[in-house]
Amino acid sequence: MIVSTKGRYALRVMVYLAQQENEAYIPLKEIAESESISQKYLESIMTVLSKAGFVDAVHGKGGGYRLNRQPSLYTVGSILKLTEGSLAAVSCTSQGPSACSRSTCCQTKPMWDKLDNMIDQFFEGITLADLLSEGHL
Amino acid sequence: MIVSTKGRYALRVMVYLAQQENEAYIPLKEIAESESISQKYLESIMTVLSKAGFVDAVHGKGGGYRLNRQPSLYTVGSILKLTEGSLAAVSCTSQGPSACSRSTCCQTKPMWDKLDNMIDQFFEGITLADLLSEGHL
DNA sequence: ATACTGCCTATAGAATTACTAGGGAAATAC
DNA sequence: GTATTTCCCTAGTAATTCTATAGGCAGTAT
Repeated sequence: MIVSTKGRYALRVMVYLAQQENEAYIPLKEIAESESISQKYLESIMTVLSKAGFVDAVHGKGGGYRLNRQPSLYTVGSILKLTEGSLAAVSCTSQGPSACSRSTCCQTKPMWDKLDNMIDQFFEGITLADLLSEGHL
Repeated sequence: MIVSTKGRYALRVMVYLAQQENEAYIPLKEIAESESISQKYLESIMTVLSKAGFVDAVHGKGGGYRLNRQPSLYTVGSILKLTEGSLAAVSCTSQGPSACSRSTCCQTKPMWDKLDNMIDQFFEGITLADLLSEGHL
């Protein structure tokens, strides 16, 4: 599993917000119920999206969340990287102190690198606007 | 992480076996030491490869494992699917009783399906022979 | 003041991962 | 036949990650 519920929920929420016609703020409770996601769990996800500046958040009555850009300006990759932390398909491609000691001689490493690139390009090539339109694939 | 150590180890072992020039059987101990893999852990992996008919196994002195086909006849996909069980990037694409109840209306589902297909084609398009040659990418 | 909303920290059950332990069974060498 | 070498099988387990849950604090509108 390369994308956990956290990233998948985040994506669904962003699509939900992108579908709102006016610029009203949508309370978390409404999103959670519409998307059948645990309210408390969703809180932690929305906080991440908010702190990263992906959505605007307003406290108090009449408050909630809304997008602050056009749907076409959010790539799926940016949302998933934010909520998942990383989209690496295998740990082999990580660098730094935790890097695999065999990376320089491993005959499978180039394949993992290529896979990572392919997945990254896939997600960066899709925006929320693409997900909204019916036949985007 | 879409591929765990189990699948990655299996792949490295198969590459190691593919590099053997004669048709001798290679004992598990040698493979484990050469590839720096825990002997006991590797046992469980080799048993899977053996039971699936990917390698021939012989008991006793002079025994061990060896491939029973040409490297070009093993796709990376077949090895990973065997040892990992599945290469699904997300749980959304699974069918049957555990299927997601929103799959028919979910706006992100087509994307996950496309991703699964892309990953499958990627792995099915690479064989052990490709991994052996230097500039295979 | 009250009701409503997001924000923050901490905790916890379930599942998965990555091994580890200990024997048993087959093949070979002597 | 006995010892040695090797693969095969069943359990268990520590660590990590996933998927939430609990409870209070802080900001906003009426």
